[in-house]
Amino acid sequence: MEYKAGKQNKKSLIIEAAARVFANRGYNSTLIAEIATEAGIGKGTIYEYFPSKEDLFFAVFEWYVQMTETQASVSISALGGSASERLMALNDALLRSWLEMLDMYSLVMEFWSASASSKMRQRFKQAFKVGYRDFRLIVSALIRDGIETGEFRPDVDAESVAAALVGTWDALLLQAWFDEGFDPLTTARRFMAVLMSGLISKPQVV
Amino acid sequence: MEYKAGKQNKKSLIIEAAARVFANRGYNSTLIAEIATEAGIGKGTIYEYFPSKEDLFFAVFEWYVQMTETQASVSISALGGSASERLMALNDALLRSWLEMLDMYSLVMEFWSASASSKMRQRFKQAFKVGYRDFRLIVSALIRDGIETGEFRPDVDAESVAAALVGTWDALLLQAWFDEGFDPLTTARRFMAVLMSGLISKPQVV
DNA sequence: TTTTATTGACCGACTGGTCGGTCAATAGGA
DNA sequence: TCCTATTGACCGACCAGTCGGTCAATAAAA
Repeated sequence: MEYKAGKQNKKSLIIEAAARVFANRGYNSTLIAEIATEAGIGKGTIYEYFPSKEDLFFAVFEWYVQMTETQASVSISALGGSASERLMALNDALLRSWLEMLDMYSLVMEFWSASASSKMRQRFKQAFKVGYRDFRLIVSALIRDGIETGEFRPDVDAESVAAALVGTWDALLLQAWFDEGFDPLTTARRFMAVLMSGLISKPQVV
Repeated sequence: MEYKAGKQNKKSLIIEAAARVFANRGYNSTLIAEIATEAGIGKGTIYEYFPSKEDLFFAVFEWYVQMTETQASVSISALGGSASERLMALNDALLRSWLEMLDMYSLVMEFWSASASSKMRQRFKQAFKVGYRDFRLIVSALIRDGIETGEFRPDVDAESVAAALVGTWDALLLQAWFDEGFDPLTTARRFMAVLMSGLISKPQVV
Protein backbone atom coordinates (compact mmCIF):
# COMPACT_ATOMS: atom_id res chain seq x y z
CA MET A 1 0.00 0.00 0.00
CA GLU A 2 2.59 2.49 1.17
CA TYR A 3 4.91 1.22 -1.48
CA LYS A 4 2.44 1.41 -4.30
CA ALA A 5 1.31 4.86 -3.28
CA GLY A 6 4.94 5.94 -3.36
CA LYS A 7 5.40 4.52 -6.85
CA GLN A 8 2.27 6.21 -8.07
CA ASN A 9 3.20 9.54 -6.55
CA LYS A 10 6.59 9.53 -8.12
CA LYS A 11 5.08 8.71 -11.48
CA SER A 12 2.71 11.67 -11.18
CA LEU A 13 5.55 13.81 -9.96
CA ILE A 14 7.50 13.00 -13.10
CA ILE A 15 4.52 13.51 -15.39
CA GLU A 16 3.72 16.90 -13.96
CA ALA A 17 7.32 18.03 -14.08
CA ALA A 18 7.52 16.80 -17.67
CA ALA A 19 4.34 18.67 -18.55
CA ARG A 20 5.84 21.91 -17.34
CA VAL A 21 9.10 21.44 -19.20
CA PHE A 22 7.45 20.20 -22.41
CA ALA A 23 5.10 23.19 -22.28
CA ASN A 24 7.99 25.61 -21.94
CA ARG A 25 10.51 24.12 -24.31
CA GLY A 26 8.56 21.86 -26.64
CA TYR A 27 9.02 18.13 -27.06
CA ASN A 28 12.17 18.16 -29.12
CA SER A 29 14.07 20.82 -27.23
CA THR A 30 13.31 19.19 -23.92
CA LEU A 31 16.12 17.16 -22.43
CA ILE A 32 15.31 14.26 -20.16
CA ALA A 33 17.89 15.74 -17.83
CA GLU A 34 15.83 18.93 -17.56
CA ILE A 35 12.75 16.97 -16.59
CA ALA A 36 14.77 15.16 -13.98
CA THR A 37 16.04 18.44 -12.57
CA GLU A 38 12.53 19.91 -12.58
CA ALA A 39 11.27 16.86 -10.72
CA GLY A 40 14.21 16.98 -8.34
CA ILE A 41 15.36 13.47 -9.14
CA GLY A 42 18.10 11.76 -11.13
CA LYS A 43 17.88 11.17 -14.82
CA GLY A 44 18.11 7.42 -14.51
CA THR A 45 15.09 7.35 -12.24
CA ILE A 46 12.85 8.56 -15.04
CA TYR A 47 13.70 5.41 -16.94
CA GLU A 48 12.58 3.34 -13.97
CA TYR A 49 9.07 4.66 -14.60
CA PHE A 50 8.91 5.27 -18.36
CA PRO A 51 10.60 3.22 -21.07
CA SER A 52 11.34 6.18 -23.32
CA LYS A 53 10.95 9.89 -23.86
CA GLU A 54 8.09 9.21 -26.27
CA ASP A 55 6.24 7.14 -23.73
CA LEU A 56 6.67 9.81 -21.11
CA PHE A 57 5.28 12.36 -23.56
CA PHE A 58 2.28 10.19 -24.27
CA ALA A 59 1.73 9.79 -20.54
CA VAL A 60 1.69 13.59 -20.28
CA PHE A 61 -0.88 13.65 -23.06
CA GLU A 62 -3.10 11.16 -21.25
CA TRP A 63 -2.73 13.13 -18.05
CA TYR A 64 -3.74 16.32 -19.83
CA VAL A 65 -6.77 14.73 -21.49
CA GLN A 66 -7.83 13.24 -18.19
CA MET A 67 -7.52 16.59 -16.50
CA THR A 68 -9.56 18.52 -19.05
CA GLU A 69 -12.19 15.79 -19.23
CA THR A 70 -12.59 15.92 -15.50
CA GLN A 71 -13.01 19.67 -15.62
CA ALA A 72 -15.50 19.48 -18.44
CA SER A 73 -17.62 16.82 -16.79
CA VAL A 74 -17.63 18.74 -13.53
CA SER A 75 -18.80 21.84 -15.40
CA ILE A 76 -21.48 19.94 -17.23
CA SER A 77 -22.89 18.16 -14.23
CA ALA A 78 -23.31 21.56 -12.58
CA LEU A 79 -25.41 22.90 -15.44
CA GLY A 80 -29.08 23.69 -15.02
CA GLY A 81 -31.78 25.71 -16.68
CA SER A 82 -32.85 25.89 -20.30
CA ALA A 83 -30.78 24.37 -23.06
CA SER A 84 -29.51 27.76 -24.15
CA GLU A 85 -28.62 28.69 -20.59
CA ARG A 86 -26.76 25.44 -20.24
CA LEU A 87 -24.93 25.95 -23.54
CA MET A 88 -23.87 29.41 -22.53
CA ALA A 89 -22.79 28.18 -19.11
CA LEU A 90 -20.76 25.43 -20.74
CA ASN A 91 -19.14 27.99 -22.99
CA ASP A 92 -18.15 30.10 -19.99
CA ALA A 93 -16.99 27.23 -17.85
CA LEU A 94 -14.82 25.65 -20.53
CA LEU A 95 -13.19 28.84 -21.71
CA ARG A 96 -12.59 29.98 -18.17
CA SER A 97 -10.95 26.78 -17.06
CA TRP A 98 -8.78 26.67 -20.19
CA LEU A 99 -7.82 30.31 -19.86
CA GLU A 100 -6.64 29.59 -16.36
CA MET A 101 -3.99 27.33 -17.76
CA LEU A 102 -3.29 29.09 -21.02
CA ASP A 103 0.41 28.61 -20.30
CA MET A 104 -0.22 24.91 -20.75
CA TYR A 105 -1.89 25.50 -24.12
CA SER A 106 1.38 25.10 -25.93
CA LEU A 107 1.18 21.48 -24.86
CA VAL A 108 -1.90 21.07 -27.02
CA MET A 109 0.04 22.32 -30.02
CA GLU A 110 2.81 19.88 -29.24
CA PHE A 111 0.21 17.12 -29.12
CA TRP A 112 -1.24 18.17 -32.45
CA SER A 113 2.17 18.20 -33.99
CA ALA A 114 2.93 14.79 -32.52
CA SER A 115 -0.20 13.47 -34.19
CA ALA A 116 0.87 14.95 -37.51
CA SER A 117 4.28 13.40 -37.79
CA SER A 118 6.66 11.66 -35.42
CA LYS A 119 6.75 7.97 -34.77
CA MET A 120 3.92 8.29 -32.26
CA ARG A 121 1.55 9.65 -34.88
CA GLN A 122 -0.94 6.78 -34.79
CA ARG A 123 -1.28 6.72 -31.02
CA PHE A 124 -2.00 10.43 -30.87
CA LYS A 125 -4.22 10.57 -33.92
CA GLN A 126 -6.41 7.82 -32.57
CA ALA A 127 -6.67 9.42 -29.15
CA PHE A 128 -7.60 12.77 -30.66
CA LYS A 129 -10.20 11.19 -32.89
CA VAL A 130 -11.90 9.54 -29.96
CA GLY A 131 -11.50 12.60 -27.76
CA TYR A 132 -13.09 14.97 -30.24
CA ARG A 133 -15.89 12.54 -30.99
CA ASP A 134 -16.72 12.14 -27.32
CA PHE A 135 -16.69 15.86 -26.83
CA ARG A 136 -18.95 16.41 -29.85
CA LEU A 137 -21.35 13.83 -28.47
CA ILE A 138 -21.63 15.62 -25.15
CA VAL A 139 -22.41 18.93 -26.83
CA SER A 140 -24.75 17.50 -29.44
CA ALA A 141 -26.70 15.69 -26.72
CA LEU A 142 -27.23 19.03 -25.06
CA ILE A 143 -28.45 20.56 -28.30
CA ARG A 144 -30.68 17.62 -29.15
CA ASP A 145 -32.16 18.06 -25.73
CA GLY A 146 -33.08 21.60 -26.61
CA ILE A 147 -34.67 20.45 -29.84
CA GLU A 148 -36.76 17.84 -28.10
CA THR A 149 -38.13 20.30 -25.59
CA GLY A 150 -39.05 22.61 -28.43
CA GLU A 151 -36.65 25.28 -27.27
CA PHE A 152 -34.48 24.88 -30.39
CA ARG A 153 -35.67 24.66 -33.98
CA PRO A 154 -36.29 21.09 -35.12
CA ASP A 155 -34.44 21.53 -38.41
CA VAL A 156 -31.15 22.23 -36.64
CA ASP A 157 -28.46 19.61 -37.22
CA ALA A 158 -27.22 19.04 -33.70
CA GLU A 159 -24.09 17.14 -34.73
CA SER A 160 -22.88 19.85 -37.08
CA VAL A 161 -23.46 22.63 -34.60
CA ALA A 162 -21.72 20.60 -31.91
CA ALA A 163 -18.69 19.96 -34.12
CA ALA A 164 -18.45 23.61 -35.00
CA LEU A 165 -18.80 24.70 -31.38
CA VAL A 166 -16.16 22.33 -30.13
CA GLY A 167 -13.90 23.60 -32.86
CA THR A 168 -14.66 27.22 -32.15
CA TRP A 169 -13.69 26.90 -28.52
CA ASP A 170 -10.41 25.31 -29.50
CA ALA A 171 -9.69 27.86 -32.15
CA LEU A 172 -10.52 30.89 -30.03
CA LEU A 173 -8.02 29.72 -27.47
CA LEU A 174 -5.54 29.33 -30.29
CA GLN A 175 -6.08 32.89 -31.44
CA ALA A 176 -5.73 34.07 -27.86
CA TRP A 177 -2.46 32.20 -27.62
CA PHE A 178 -1.08 34.15 -30.55
CA ASP A 179 -2.55 37.51 -29.69
CA GLU A 180 -2.42 38.89 -26.15
CA GLY A 181 -4.98 41.53 -27.11
CA PHE A 182 -7.57 38.95 -28.13
CA ASP A 183 -10.28 38.23 -25.58
CA PRO A 184 -11.67 34.77 -26.30
CA LEU A 185 -14.27 34.81 -23.54
CA THR A 186 -16.03 37.98 -24.67
CA THR A 187 -15.67 36.95 -28.28
CA ALA A 188 -17.19 33.57 -27.56
CA ARG A 189 -20.08 35.08 -25.60
CA ARG A 190 -21.01 37.50 -28.37
CA PHE A 191 -20.72 34.79 -30.94
CA MET A 192 -22.84 32.45 -28.86
CA ALA A 193 -25.52 35.11 -28.63
CA VAL A 194 -25.80 35.18 -32.42
CA LEU A 195 -25.65 31.43 -32.76
CA MET A 196 -28.28 31.00 -30.08
CA SER A 197 -30.69 33.27 -31.86
CA GLY A 198 -30.25 31.02 -34.87
CA LEU A 199 -30.93 27.95 -32.77
CA ILE A 200 -33.98 29.15 -30.93
CA SER A 201 -37.46 28.51 -32.24
CA LYS A 202 -39.27 31.66 -33.22
CA PRO A 203 -42.96 32.23 -33.56
CA GLN A 204 -43.40 31.39 -37.22
CA VAL A 205 -43.64 34.46 -39.45
CA VAL A 206 -45.09 33.27 -42.77
CA MET B 1 17.39 38.30 -65.51
CA GLU B 2 17.99 34.76 -66.61
CA TYR B 3 20.31 34.38 -63.72
CA LYS B 4 17.91 35.79 -61.18
CA ALA B 5 15.08 33.74 -62.57
CA GLY B 6 17.26 30.68 -62.21
CA LYS B 7 18.12 31.59 -58.64
CA GLN B 8 14.51 32.23 -57.86
CA ASN B 9 13.35 29.01 -59.44
CA LYS B 10 15.83 26.95 -57.53
CA LYS B 11 14.76 28.63 -54.33
CA SER B 12 11.12 27.76 -55.02
CA LEU B 13 12.14 24.28 -56.02
CA ILE B 14 13.80 23.80 -52.66
CA ILE B 15 10.91 25.33 -50.73
CA GLU B 16 8.35 23.10 -52.38
CA ALA B 17 10.43 19.99 -51.94
CA ALA B 18 10.96 20.95 -48.32
CA ALA B 19 7.21 21.48 -47.86
CA ARG B 20 6.50 17.96 -49.05
CA VAL B 21 9.11 16.38 -46.82
CA PHE B 22 8.23 18.47 -43.76
CA ALA B 23 4.57 17.59 -44.28
CA ASN B 24 5.33 13.88 -44.40
CA ARG B 25 7.93 13.57 -41.70
CA GLY B 26 7.56 16.64 -39.51
CA TYR B 27 10.19 19.27 -38.86
CA ASN B 28 12.39 17.35 -36.49
CA SER B 29 12.41 14.03 -38.27
CA THR B 30 13.20 15.66 -41.58
CA LEU B 31 16.82 15.44 -42.66
CA ILE B 32 18.30 18.15 -44.84
CA ALA B 33 19.62 15.32 -46.97
CA GLU B 34 16.08 14.12 -47.63
CA ILE B 35 15.01 17.54 -48.83
CA ALA B 36 18.00 17.64 -51.13
CA THR B 37 17.11 14.25 -52.56
CA GLU B 38 13.47 15.26 -52.98
CA ALA B 39 14.60 18.39 -54.82
CA GLY B 40 17.08 16.39 -56.87
CA ILE B 41 20.08 18.45 -55.77
CA GLY B 42 23.02 18.11 -53.44
CA LYS B 43 22.77 18.83 -49.77
CA GLY B 44 25.33 21.61 -49.89
CA THR B 45 23.29 23.52 -52.46
CA ILE B 46 20.50 24.06 -49.97
CA TYR B 47 22.91 26.06 -47.84
CA GLU B 48 23.61 28.31 -50.81
CA TYR B 49 20.00 29.43 -50.62
CA PHE B 50 19.10 29.15 -46.95
CA PRO B 51 21.36 29.80 -44.00
CA SER B 52 19.87 27.09 -41.80
CA LYS B 53 17.20 24.45 -41.48
CA GLU B 54 15.16 26.83 -39.35
CA ASP B 55 15.27 29.52 -41.98
CA LEU B 56 14.22 27.08 -44.65
CA PHE B 57 11.31 25.99 -42.48
CA PHE B 58 10.24 29.58 -41.98
CA ALA B 59 10.45 30.12 -45.74
CA VAL B 60 8.12 27.17 -46.18
CA PHE B 61 5.77 28.78 -43.69
CA GLU B 62 5.78 32.07 -45.61
CA TRP B 63 5.21 30.19 -48.84
CA TYR B 64 2.25 28.37 -47.32
CA VAL B 65 0.68 31.54 -45.94
CA GLN B 66 1.16 33.27 -49.26
CA MET B 67 -0.48 30.40 -51.08
CA THR B 68 -3.55 30.22 -48.85
CA GLU B 69 -3.94 34.00 -48.84
CA THR B 70 -3.88 34.03 -52.60
CA GLN B 71 -6.52 31.33 -52.70
CA ALA B 72 -8.70 33.15 -50.20
CA SER B 73 -8.49 36.48 -51.98
CA VAL B 74 -9.24 34.86 -55.32
CA SER B 75 -12.30 33.21 -53.78
CA ILE B 76 -13.46 36.43 -52.21
CA SER B 77 -13.02 38.59 -55.28
CA ALA B 78 -15.22 36.13 -57.14
CA LEU B 79 -18.03 36.46 -54.63
CA GLY B 80 -21.28 38.14 -55.52
CA GLY B 81 -24.82 38.30 -54.26
CA SER B 82 -26.16 38.98 -50.81
CA ALA B 83 -23.94 38.98 -47.74
CA SER B 84 -25.22 35.59 -46.66
CA GLU B 85 -24.69 34.16 -50.11
CA ARG B 86 -21.16 35.51 -50.11
CA LEU B 87 -20.48 34.12 -46.64
CA MET B 88 -21.71 30.72 -47.66
CA ALA B 89 -19.69 30.85 -50.87
CA LEU B 90 -16.59 31.79 -48.89
CA ASN B 91 -17.23 28.87 -46.58
CA ASP B 92 -17.41 26.49 -49.52
CA ALA B 93 -14.45 27.92 -51.38
CA LEU B 94 -12.13 27.89 -48.40
CA LEU B 95 -13.01 24.43 -47.18
CA ARG B 96 -12.82 23.02 -50.66
CA SER B 97 -9.41 24.45 -51.42
CA TRP B 98 -8.05 23.31 -48.07
CA LEU B 99 -9.56 19.87 -48.44
CA GLU B 100 -7.78 19.55 -51.76
CA MET B 101 -4.50 19.74 -49.95
CA LEU B 102 -5.43 18.05 -46.72
CA ASP B 103 -2.18 16.12 -46.99
CA MET B 104 -0.43 19.44 -46.44
CA TYR B 105 -2.48 20.13 -43.32
CA SER B 106 0.10 18.48 -41.13
CA LEU B 107 2.30 21.41 -42.06
CA VAL B 108 -0.07 23.71 -40.22
CA MET B 109 0.32 21.63 -37.11
CA GLU B 110 4.07 21.80 -37.47
CA PHE B 111 3.77 25.57 -37.73
CA TRP B 112 1.62 25.75 -34.63
CA SER B 113 4.08 23.67 -32.73
CA ALA B 114 6.95 25.83 -33.95
CA SER B 115 5.13 28.87 -32.63
CA ALA B 116 4.66 27.20 -29.28
CA SER B 117 8.22 26.29 -28.55
CA SER B 118 11.44 26.08 -30.51
CA LYS B 119 13.90 28.87 -30.99
CA MET B 120 11.81 30.31 -33.81
CA ARG B 121 8.81 30.80 -31.55
CA GLN B 122 8.68 34.58 -31.78
CA ARG B 123 8.87 34.74 -35.55
CA PHE B 124 6.04 32.27 -35.95
CA LYS B 125 3.88 33.64 -33.20
CA GLN B 126 4.05 37.13 -34.67
CA ALA B 127 3.26 35.89 -38.16
CA PHE B 128 0.29 33.89 -36.91
CA LYS B 129 -1.01 36.83 -34.95
CA VAL B 130 -0.94 39.06 -38.01
CA GLY B 131 -2.29 36.33 -40.27
CA TYR B 132 -5.27 35.57 -38.08
CA ARG B 133 -6.02 39.25 -37.59
CA ASP B 134 -5.98 39.91 -41.32
CA PHE B 135 -8.21 36.97 -41.94
CA ARG B 136 -10.65 38.08 -39.26
CA LEU B 137 -10.74 41.54 -40.81
CA ILE B 138 -11.67 40.16 -44.21
CA VAL B 139 -14.53 38.15 -42.77
CA SER B 140 -15.75 40.84 -40.41
CA ALA B 141 -15.81 43.35 -43.27
CA LEU B 142 -18.10 41.00 -45.12
CA ILE B 143 -20.39 40.71 -42.11
CA ARG B 144 -20.37 44.45 -41.43
CA ASP B 145 -21.38 44.89 -45.01
CA GLY B 146 -24.40 42.73 -44.41
CA ILE B 147 -25.29 44.75 -41.33
CA GLU B 148 -25.07 48.05 -43.19
CA THR B 149 -27.35 46.88 -45.96
CA GLY B 150 -29.86 45.76 -43.36
CA GLU B 151 -29.53 42.13 -44.31
CA PHE B 152 -28.00 41.23 -40.95
CA ARG B 153 -29.21 42.29 -37.54
CA PRO B 154 -27.60 45.50 -36.32
CA ASP B 155 -26.84 44.16 -32.85
CA VAL B 156 -24.54 41.46 -34.23
CA ASP B 157 -20.89 41.83 -33.23
CA ALA B 158 -19.14 41.35 -36.55
CA GLU B 159 -15.66 40.91 -35.06
CA SER B 160 -16.72 38.16 -32.70
CA VAL B 161 -18.58 36.25 -35.35
CA ALA B 162 -15.65 36.62 -37.73
CA ALA B 163 -13.19 35.33 -35.14
CA ALA B 164 -15.40 32.37 -34.40
CA LEU B 165 -15.91 31.59 -38.07
CA VAL B 166 -12.23 31.72 -38.88
CA GLY B 167 -11.64 29.44 -35.95
CA THR B 168 -14.39 27.06 -36.91
CA TRP B 169 -12.98 26.55 -40.38
CA ASP B 170 -9.58 25.80 -38.92
CA ALA B 171 -10.95 23.47 -36.33
CA LEU B 172 -13.23 21.54 -38.67
CA LEU B 173 -10.24 20.79 -40.86
CA LEU B 174 -8.44 19.66 -37.75
CA GLN B 175 -11.22 17.28 -36.82
CA ALA B 176 -11.24 15.98 -40.39
CA TRP B 177 -7.52 15.40 -40.14
CA PHE B 178 -8.03 13.14 -37.15
CA ASP B 179 -11.17 11.39 -38.34
CA GLU B 180 -11.51 10.08 -41.89
CA GLY B 181 -15.22 9.67 -41.35
CA PHE B 182 -15.75 13.31 -40.53
CA ASP B 183 -17.08 15.46 -43.38
CA PRO B 184 -16.09 19.07 -42.69
CA LEU B 185 -17.79 20.55 -45.73
CA THR B 186 -21.25 19.22 -44.96
CA THR B 187 -20.78 19.94 -41.30
CA ALA B 188 -19.76 23.51 -42.05
CA ARG B 189 -22.70 24.05 -44.40
CA ARG B 190 -25.25 22.86 -41.87
CA PHE B 191 -23.65 24.91 -39.17
CA MET B 192 -23.57 27.98 -41.39
CA ALA B 193 -27.27 27.58 -42.04
CA VAL B 194 -27.98 27.84 -38.33
CA LEU B 195 -25.58 30.69 -37.81
CA MET B 196 -26.99 32.55 -40.77
CA SER B 197 -30.48 32.38 -39.40
CA GLY B 198 -29.09 33.99 -36.26
CA LEU B 199 -27.46 36.71 -38.29
CA ILE B 200 -30.34 37.60 -40.54
CA SER B 201 -32.76 40.33 -39.63
CA LYS B 202 -36.25 39.07 -39.04
CA PRO B 203 -39.49 40.92 -39.18
CA GLN B 204 -39.71 41.99 -35.56
CA VAL B 205 -42.10 39.86 -33.53
CA VAL B 206 -42.83 41.83 -30.37
C1' DT C 1 17.30 -5.27 20.97
C1' DT C 2 21.26 -5.38 18.07
C1' DT C 3 23.58 -6.96 14.17
C1' DT C 4 23.75 -8.71 9.57
C1' DA C 5 21.70 -9.76 5.00
C1' DT C 6 18.89 -8.52 1.27
C1' DT C 7 16.51 -5.71 -1.66
C1' DG C 8 15.51 -2.47 -5.31
C1' DA C 9 14.96 2.47 -5.94
C1' DC C 10 17.98 5.82 -7.30
C1' DC C 11 21.73 7.87 -9.59
C1' DG C 12 24.75 10.09 -13.23
C1' DA C 13 29.03 9.12 -15.96
C1' DC C 14 29.41 7.14 -20.13
C1' DT C 15 28.50 5.52 -25.01
C1' DG C 16 27.16 5.23 -29.64
C1' DG C 17 24.43 6.88 -33.13
C1' DT C 18 22.60 10.89 -35.40
C1' DC C 19 22.45 14.93 -38.21
C1' DG C 20 23.09 20.11 -39.11
C1' DG C 21 26.42 22.55 -41.09
C1' DT C 22 31.27 23.14 -43.51
C1' DC C 23 34.54 23.22 -47.11
C1' DA C 24 37.85 21.28 -50.37
C1' DA C 25 37.23 19.27 -54.67
C1' DT C 26 34.92 19.22 -59.02
C1' DA C 27 32.01 20.48 -62.91
C1' DG C 28 30.41 23.70 -66.06
C1' DG C 29 29.97 27.94 -68.29
C1' DA C 30 31.95 32.23 -70.20
C1' DT D 1 41.84 29.89 -68.46
C1' DC D 2 39.00 31.94 -64.75
C1' DC D 3 34.99 32.21 -62.14
C1' DT D 4 30.79 30.55 -60.22
C1' DA D 5 27.74 26.91 -58.77
C1' DT D 6 27.37 22.48 -57.03
C1' DT D 7 28.49 18.62 -54.41
C1' DG D 8 28.88 15.08 -50.69
C1' DA D 9 32.51 13.33 -47.53
C1' DC D 10 33.55 14.78 -43.27
C1' DC D 11 33.27 16.79 -38.59
C1' DG D 12 31.87 17.19 -33.93
C1' DA D 13 28.17 18.85 -30.90
C1' DC D 14 24.48 16.84 -29.00
C1' DC D 15 21.57 13.71 -26.27
C1' DA D 16 18.55 9.44 -25.44
C1' DG D 17 19.18 5.60 -23.23
C1' DT D 18 22.36 2.23 -20.43
C1' DC D 19 24.34 0.07 -16.57
C1' DG D 20 27.31 -0.78 -12.66
C1' DG D 21 27.42 0.97 -8.20
C1' DT D 22 25.36 3.11 -3.91
C1' DC D 23 22.60 3.22 0.10
C1' DA D 24 18.39 3.63 2.87
C1' DA D 25 14.91 0.75 4.29
C1' DT D 26 13.32 -3.59 5.63
C1' DA D 27 13.75 -8.36 6.99
C1' DA D 28 16.02 -12.02 9.27
C1' DA D 29 19.02 -13.78 12.50
C1' DA D 30 21.35 -13.66 16.79
